[in-house]
Amino acid sequence: MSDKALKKKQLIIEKSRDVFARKGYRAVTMKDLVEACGISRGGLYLYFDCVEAVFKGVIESESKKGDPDIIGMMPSNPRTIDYLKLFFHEQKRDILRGGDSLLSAMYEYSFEKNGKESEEQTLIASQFDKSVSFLTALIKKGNELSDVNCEEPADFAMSVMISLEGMRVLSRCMTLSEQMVNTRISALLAPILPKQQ
Amino acid sequence: MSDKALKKKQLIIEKSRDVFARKGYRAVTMKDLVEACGISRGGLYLYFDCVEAVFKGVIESESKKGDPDIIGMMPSNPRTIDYLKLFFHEQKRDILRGGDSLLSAMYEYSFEKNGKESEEQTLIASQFDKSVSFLTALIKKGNELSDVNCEEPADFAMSVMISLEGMRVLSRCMTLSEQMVNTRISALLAPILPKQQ
Amino acid sequence: MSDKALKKKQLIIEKSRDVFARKGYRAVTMKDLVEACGISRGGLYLYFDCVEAVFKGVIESESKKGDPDIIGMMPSNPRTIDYLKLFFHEQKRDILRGGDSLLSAMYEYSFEKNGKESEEQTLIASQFDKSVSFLTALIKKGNELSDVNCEEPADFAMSVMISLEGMRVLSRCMTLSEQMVNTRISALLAPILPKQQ
Amino acid sequence: MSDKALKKKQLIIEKSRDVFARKGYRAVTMKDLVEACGISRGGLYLYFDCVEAVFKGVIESESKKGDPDIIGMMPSNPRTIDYLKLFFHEQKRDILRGGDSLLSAMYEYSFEKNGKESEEQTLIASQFDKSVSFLTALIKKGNELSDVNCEEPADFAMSVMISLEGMRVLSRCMTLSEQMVNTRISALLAPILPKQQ
DNA sequence: TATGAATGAGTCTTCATTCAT
DNA sequence: AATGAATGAAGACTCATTCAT
Repeated sequence: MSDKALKKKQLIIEKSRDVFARKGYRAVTMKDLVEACGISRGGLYLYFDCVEAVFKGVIESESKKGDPDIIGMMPSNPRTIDYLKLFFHEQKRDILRGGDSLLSAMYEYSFEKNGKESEEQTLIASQFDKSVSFLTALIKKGNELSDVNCEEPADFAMSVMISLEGMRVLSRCMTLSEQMVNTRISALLAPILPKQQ
Repeated sequence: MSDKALKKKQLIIEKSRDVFARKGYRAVTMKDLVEACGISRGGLYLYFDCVEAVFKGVIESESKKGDPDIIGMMPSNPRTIDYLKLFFHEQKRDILRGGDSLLSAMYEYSFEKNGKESEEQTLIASQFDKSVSFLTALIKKGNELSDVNCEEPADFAMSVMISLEGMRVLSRCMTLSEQMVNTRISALLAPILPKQQ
Repeated sequence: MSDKALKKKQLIIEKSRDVFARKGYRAVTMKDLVEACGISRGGLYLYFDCVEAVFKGVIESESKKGDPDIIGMMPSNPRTIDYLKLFFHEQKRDILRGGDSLLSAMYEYSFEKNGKESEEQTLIASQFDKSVSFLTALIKKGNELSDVNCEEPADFAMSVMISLEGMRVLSRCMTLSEQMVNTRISALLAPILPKQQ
Repeated sequence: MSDKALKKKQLIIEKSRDVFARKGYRAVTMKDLVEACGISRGGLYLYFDCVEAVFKGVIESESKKGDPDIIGMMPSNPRTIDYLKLFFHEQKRDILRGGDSLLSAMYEYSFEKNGKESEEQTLIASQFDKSVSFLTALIKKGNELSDVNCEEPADFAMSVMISLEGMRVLSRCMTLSEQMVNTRISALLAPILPKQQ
């Protein structure tokens, strides 16, 4: 695919992203995408076969965009505890992001895929697993450096991510106050932080 | 509405429930419902205006069915801790229920409704709030009876329900082992249970 | 299927027949059929899944209609030679029928099906084989009754039907004069007819 | 048109020929041709306005190619009977050619054109007439040389070509054995060949 | 009440044709 | 000359909803 075509594809993905964020997955039609992108019906088909293909493109693009945020920033700072804060800060931002997020669409898509007994992991599952792994690794490192103190890192990470996922998904169905999210996150972190200061 | 009509409505609701459990909300068509109910297209319209109306009926019926289980049983038993166990047992069952549950459909529906800025609470929100209130009340009672020891019942209940909701929704996108759910629930309850060993 | 539905199906088939006779097979769209039948798009789909299904219906109906003509008339007359004349008369009518015939459509359809290596015989092939068998049987009977004299009935029938098929298909691409067809048919029959009278 | 352009046109025609032989006429799209030719969409339009134009080009090229075979060879040989054999040999080859032939496409095209009452002769008709004329001339010559003996050359040629056309078109809808075609052709020729035993 | 045939609007998808580069 | 991205019209198909019976 030519360079120009790649740019066009990227443009479609960016414009479509907002449509999925606004309408979820199932409710989105080719017409919605075509209108959001300002191209013709046939034009969209030059780059994507169907709504699902566009959605996959959006997700892939999103994950490329999202990944570097934390991992990229890590080497510059020596204390694990700061990575942890960064990680939770990102999680909080994601939870409170509201209508701008792809989460609803991802859940709709995952619900649908989970129904059909396919081998593949759902989007939600793979993202969840990735986060658990990352957090586990972070805590193990923190243990080594005595930044944190956690006896069962994998277990702890899982329990934390479950809570965060609960807030994330609830925030798409009701209003969660920033205050409440702050309180929750503090409570989650407390057990492994060094007592006092 | 005549008695016969009510029965018919109930029949439609029961048959339709399975369709929503299987296909979610958005994917369900009038045809699906008509076929599942074994009645005519016109017949369905006599009782419900659209798919959404049937779904609302299903949800309402479900909540009537679900509510009494625990609350109805409470008066007969003196120890709060047993209610708690019952409550968590139900939650666990719900989390592990898999494809038979309406959860996916309820989320799809709530996502959709949350998008449009309507005044009404989403299904998920109202169910969540109800559970938090119930659990809060239970713990307060437990405090009084010294069955449990919890300084911030509302706060604690919220935090517990968030975790449970996380597991509930994740279980529709990936496989959660019963073992893991047991461990999680025990960990959630531990802080307020009387120390024993 | 109810009686009424069968009638409707028959109506669609009759109206559609003319469309196929006029436009052939490949050029016919659902829209053409819908307009010819005076029903709605959706209405047609209640009875037929696609253009091909309608066409198959037309062909089936046609063959039911066509079959009795000759065979039904046979018992009433003792002399084979008259059946032969009747058979050839029908063939001639079919050849000269012009634009009212389904032949073009059947060829288009058979060309298409013959391309894909399917097990099934093409329409044209099965009709051809049927005619050859029928004519063979007729001539054998005629031999018995000494109405005609033909040493190789199967061979002869095949050769006759090939000629008739040639005329049939050519008549859809050019004008064949009735006179010419008469001459041809007489020439085909001559070898087996009793000399003179 | 420049020499280079002519070559390009010829290339398109050659590549497209196979597409028409494989898919017939109506089923062929510009995309098919573009892909078969390995040129751009726009490129094809520089030389041909539409699919029909390419098809006409293919047919014209084909007839130029086919014509010389027999006629060109004739002067070098004194005995008519050998030309006849050559002619029938070619016919037989054409009948048995199967999927490589343009016949289906030509019939589809002729059916379509015959439908619209245009003045022009259909492809099939003009090819048929040409063959009849040629065979008639051949037989007349044969009569003169006493190579064959045929009282009504035009009539005879017509009847022979009708049979051949019947076999040709049937062979696109069913399998004709080479044996059968041989037998048929011998039977057709027999009446005018010098008795020999 | 109950039926299910019928409608037509809406979506998906393909394709001939154009046009800026 | 040549490219191939882009267009939009046209066809296939589905579905919520209505209505005569």
